[in-house]
Amino acid sequence: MNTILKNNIGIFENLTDEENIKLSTVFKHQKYKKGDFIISENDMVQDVYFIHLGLVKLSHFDSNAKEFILSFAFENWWETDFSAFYNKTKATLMLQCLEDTEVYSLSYDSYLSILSKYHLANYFLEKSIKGHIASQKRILSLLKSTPKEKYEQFLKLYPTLANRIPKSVIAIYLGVSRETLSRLYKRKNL
Amino acid sequence: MNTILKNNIGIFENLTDEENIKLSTVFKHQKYKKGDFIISENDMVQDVYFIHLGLVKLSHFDSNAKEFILSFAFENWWETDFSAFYNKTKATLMLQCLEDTEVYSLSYDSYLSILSKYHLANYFLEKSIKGHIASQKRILSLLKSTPKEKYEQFLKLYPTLANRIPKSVIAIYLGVSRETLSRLYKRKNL
DNA sequence: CGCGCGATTGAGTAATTTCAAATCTAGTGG
DNA sequence: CCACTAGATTTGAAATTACTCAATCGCGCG
Repeated sequence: MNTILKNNIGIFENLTDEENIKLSTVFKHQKYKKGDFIISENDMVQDVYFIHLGLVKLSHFDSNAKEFILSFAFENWWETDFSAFYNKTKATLMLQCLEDTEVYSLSYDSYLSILSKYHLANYFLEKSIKGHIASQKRILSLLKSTPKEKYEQFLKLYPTLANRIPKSVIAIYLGVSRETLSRLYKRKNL
Repeated sequence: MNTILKNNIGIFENLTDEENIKLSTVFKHQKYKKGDFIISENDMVQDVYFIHLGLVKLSHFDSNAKEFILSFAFENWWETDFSAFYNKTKATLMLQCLEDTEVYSLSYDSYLSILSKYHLANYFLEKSIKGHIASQKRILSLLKSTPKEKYEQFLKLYPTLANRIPKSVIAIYLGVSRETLSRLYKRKNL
């Protein structure tokens, strides 16, 4: 596990053995099957998840059980219902596995504690800013682009995901009906 | 100026006089008139801006000069074209004043330097996470809501902005034509 | 009073959605 | 190896919704 952290979180590179042991007790390794929910609606969200292996979607369901996907997260991403996690409120988002998935989870208190102990604020700040920039790109795409353009931008941004995610699920992410997405293939060559 | 920083950035509370003086030289106070561009397209974005007074919009223009608004920023917000700022690329977003506006600007190097010297990573991390959560809410709103709901959510989120921003500009932010926004009033009572 | 900007209204159009049904595909068991 | 099934994708047709374009209205300000 520490290898993983060292590889992905540079700041963990130079740790004493003792520190290493402490860290391993803080991260909880968990395995989920395809389809499993890591976070369900109305859960108390205790943890933030580092996706080690697999693929998950973060989505919201409206009162008619219609789904909206906020993001996909896969290897080496951090994901959770951040609003619920930080504000200690009930989850309004669900985190569900699109593939068998392994995560390292970190409780809120542990997050705060390693944040200060290992000076990770800069690491998380960088992640957060990149996330912010990505969110802005997505907002712009939602505002600006036609369904066809949205799909092309998705392929460009996540070339490896196209094969791992059913088209109907991609359609939900794009905010387009699966029929419309399907018809794009015919009209022009995608 | 330091009063402003102390009030808005808690971490600046206990500074020596010497530190205070250093800080004042780092922040550059600038005034803009309504309509002025703080950032224009293709600018090199050297600075991040702390909005002290006023109101700005961050927007993108497509090849047909059609505008899309990513966010509004007003008192006590930090704003810039973050992608251009961090990656040292040319601006694809424009930052324009909707009112006479006063800002304190901070260069990239100064940002890095005060970040480490005053341990502001936690401060900016918190800001960034809040921004991330806000972006997710906006994405969900764009995906999920009808124009009417989008407008209602906007009013709820920014009750004070409704009077400060022309409806046609709000319409752009919502991703709806101004005619559609206008027709909402007739149909049902808002 | 008249100018100019923002807001509204109307009519026609374009695009996507919805609903229903047909087709395709991968995996399973006989 | 084939038939079957469940899930995913595609197709068609009708309905909805917001858009565009054009014209009008309303109001504050010089």
